[in-house]
Amino acid sequence: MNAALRSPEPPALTRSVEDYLKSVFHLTSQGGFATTSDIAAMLAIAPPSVSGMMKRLSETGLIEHVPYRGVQLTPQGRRAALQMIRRHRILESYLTSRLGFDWGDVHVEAERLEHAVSDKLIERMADALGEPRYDPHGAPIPTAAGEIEEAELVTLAEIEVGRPVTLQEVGDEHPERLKYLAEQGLTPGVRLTVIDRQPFNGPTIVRLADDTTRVVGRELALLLFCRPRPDGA
Amino acid sequence: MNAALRSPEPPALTRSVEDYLKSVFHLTSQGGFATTSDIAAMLAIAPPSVSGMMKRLSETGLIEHVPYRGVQLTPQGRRAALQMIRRHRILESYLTSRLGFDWGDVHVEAERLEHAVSDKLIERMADALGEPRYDPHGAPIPTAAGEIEEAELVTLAEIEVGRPVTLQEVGDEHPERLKYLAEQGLTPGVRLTVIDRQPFNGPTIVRLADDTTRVVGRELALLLFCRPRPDGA
DNA sequence: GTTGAGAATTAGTTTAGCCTAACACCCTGT
DNA sequence: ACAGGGTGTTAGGCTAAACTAATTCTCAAC
Repeated sequence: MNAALRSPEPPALTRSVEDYLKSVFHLTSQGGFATTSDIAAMLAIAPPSVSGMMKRLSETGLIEHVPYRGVQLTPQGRRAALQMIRRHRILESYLTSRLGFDWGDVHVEAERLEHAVSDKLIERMADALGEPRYDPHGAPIPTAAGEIEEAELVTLAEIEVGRPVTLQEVGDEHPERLKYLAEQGLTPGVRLTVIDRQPFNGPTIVRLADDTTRVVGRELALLLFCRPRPDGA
Repeated sequence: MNAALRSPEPPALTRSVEDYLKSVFHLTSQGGFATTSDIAAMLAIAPPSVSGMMKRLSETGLIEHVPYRGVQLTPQGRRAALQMIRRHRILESYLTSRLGFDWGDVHVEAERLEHAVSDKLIERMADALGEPRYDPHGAPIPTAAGEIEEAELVTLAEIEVGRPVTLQEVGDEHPERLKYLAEQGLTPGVRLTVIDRQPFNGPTIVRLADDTTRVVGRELALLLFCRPRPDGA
């Protein structure tokens, strides 16, 4: 592996740099800047540590840092972040479908493995799974070339009453909450119809395909990303 | 709270501690002490770094350090080392048989993954493979309980003169050394015979199947893990 | 019984990545 | 237009794990 001199080989990012880049990616997915304190909260470290790292990363060209404003990924940083996200989501898919892991537990395992696997291993796993496009939580998997589908999803909390939707993605990584949602039958791919919502940020009531109903509190409803379906479906 | 005070929880070994323990295990598999400079050579670090780590590890009870003599694993250290070796060999087996990895290069991949996988994942893999007892190189896999069959691989530096062996594993991931060894024809699977060894930690001289010879310095010989073959082979 | 080569250790430095405490900046409310 | 609160950054310190240079130990040869 030492043709490193001709092709500008990525100088092997450290584990924590990889984590910072992933955080910035997630925090800027809606556009705008990622703030120091949001990154700190997401990584569970102190804000000054983030400031220091931001300085280093902007010197190495992975992020653009506007002091007192926040940061964004450069194209190079975005490429690295997407690679980590591909690794993470392929790992989650593989662990779930080939090694019987529960969808609530895979996140933690993938979080450690994503820093240790080679690209070769990830591609072998992706191949064994038939190049999956979505992970077990319904999140899109970036391609090896670094392209990711732009989801236009709406949280269940925002769907109008009466609208049929497909639950596309569950935006959470806490095992307990995921376990609960799975018990309720609220997993990616499920079709449901919003039949009521109570006022003052109250729960949303949905009907599943089997005509049973579920009451979903706002906190959870905000994590259920849906694609609306035409009425007649 | 603070049940941690009564039951001495394994305080999560660092990656490099895990590597040190593995080295000591391999270097003492024939009995006796592992020396500072052999550990340093095997891990490709400077001897003073080893001295420092030996001090720390003996304070935490993982090794027994006799200054100026060498080190041995305590029962606790041996347990940790065997756990790493189980991880390593299960990973090698799984990558080879389930993901089409080549016999010769699973080692490098496993070397990184062994520090990141959970016990749960290893047991799932072992289960999927039907609890294998030997890895793809023929080395015995310790049980989850930490028992290992006494038929360990031996480094080329320890093989007696005259003994024919099969080179099973190259215990290194430094590209320069691997490249050199490959140029010399010293890759996993090769059969060779030890025809001489020079004194004072001098080089080992081996004959290959094509009757050419190679002179292997001690530093490299410590990385070449061999299985002895009966004389008549 | 001394001595010197080679191995091991101590001493001091470096880098990455985190921390807390103190200070600087920005912006909104009055 | 400026005062304060909250967010961001700077300053300084700590630990793990590596390094080099200097020192100490061991043991075998004379």
